[in-house]
Amino acid sequence: MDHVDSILAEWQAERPDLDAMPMGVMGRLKRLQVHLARNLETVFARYGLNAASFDVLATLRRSGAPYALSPSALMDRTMVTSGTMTNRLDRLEAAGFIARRRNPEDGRGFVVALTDEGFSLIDEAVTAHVENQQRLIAVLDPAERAALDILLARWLAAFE
Amino acid sequence: MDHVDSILAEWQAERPDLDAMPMGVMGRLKRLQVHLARNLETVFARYGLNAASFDVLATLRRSGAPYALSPSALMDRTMVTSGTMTNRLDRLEAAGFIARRRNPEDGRGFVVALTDEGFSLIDEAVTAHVENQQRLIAVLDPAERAALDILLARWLAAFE
DNA sequence: TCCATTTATCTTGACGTCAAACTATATCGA
DNA sequence: TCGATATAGTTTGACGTCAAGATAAATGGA
Repeated sequence: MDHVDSILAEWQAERPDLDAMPMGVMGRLKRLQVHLARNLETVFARYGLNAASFDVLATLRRSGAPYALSPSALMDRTMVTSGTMTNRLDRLEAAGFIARRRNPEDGRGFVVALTDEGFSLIDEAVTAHVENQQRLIAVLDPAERAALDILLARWLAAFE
Repeated sequence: MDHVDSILAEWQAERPDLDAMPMGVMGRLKRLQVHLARNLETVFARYGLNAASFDVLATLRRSGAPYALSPSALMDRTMVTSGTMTNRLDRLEAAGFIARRRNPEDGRGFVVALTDEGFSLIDEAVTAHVENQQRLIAVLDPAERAALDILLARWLAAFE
């Protein structure tokens, strides 16, 4: 009887006409995501980052040399709007982790690149981040992790 | 090869020392949650609500008659801080969906109750919400839903 | 060539959230 | 009884996010 079970029991008592199954799955998904996000943030904070800034730096890092993408490409890869990306880039640029240059091939656009400092930072941070993720997922055994990954992938495929 | 697989392939190329498994599971969980949240918001919006206000009204509704809880009790049940709850209650009160009364048994506290209008609204909204959830989870068959629910519950138990 | 349309990005305004500080009231122990 | 401490909520300030609108440059067709 966890917290979500309590919620379902309350609905069952008050609104027995509702099918509680989807509420259970989505409620657990949501709460789990909140817990995970809060735990991940503690590692980001050790590097002066948060989930938003880590997301951008990691996207640039894994894109490979020369560690540079347009704001549009970053938006596509991170599920945020243009205004959100502008704000993220403003802060990362002020912190010295990225540089914006005009795109010589398209006067409307920019190229966002990791600075040397940004590269070093994200390379360290991602190592600590993955260790943290391993710690957080350790409560599931390998078979459970694999089964969960497959189910999430199947559901996610409906959206992407 | 979905979006998360592409991310893992990039990391494998750039940082083969990192174990990508936790990144895959958590990446899928995060992206799925974003997609689900955005889809759920569209139904909330039909009732003049968002996830935050729906959350509060639904918590009061399922608590049963007299559909009233203290701000502290609402905070415990919704995973938000006191400042966030104050803000949510301010807006819901201004909209006429809840009423704040002083708690006669504790001069520090309040009792937050659904108004008649708030009750009618959330009772309608939750019906539409569950239908929407059923639509969103329909891509998984019953066995998959059950398996996913068990895995999420196991993982969630590590935090709660 | 030129204008209409599209695309890339930034700006603006409204919210939601949190952490930390603050106010008021309750409780506990000497 | 009283002062120290705990608890209930609110306020404040800083961010992050989005939708919608604005700006500037590219593109496509007459």
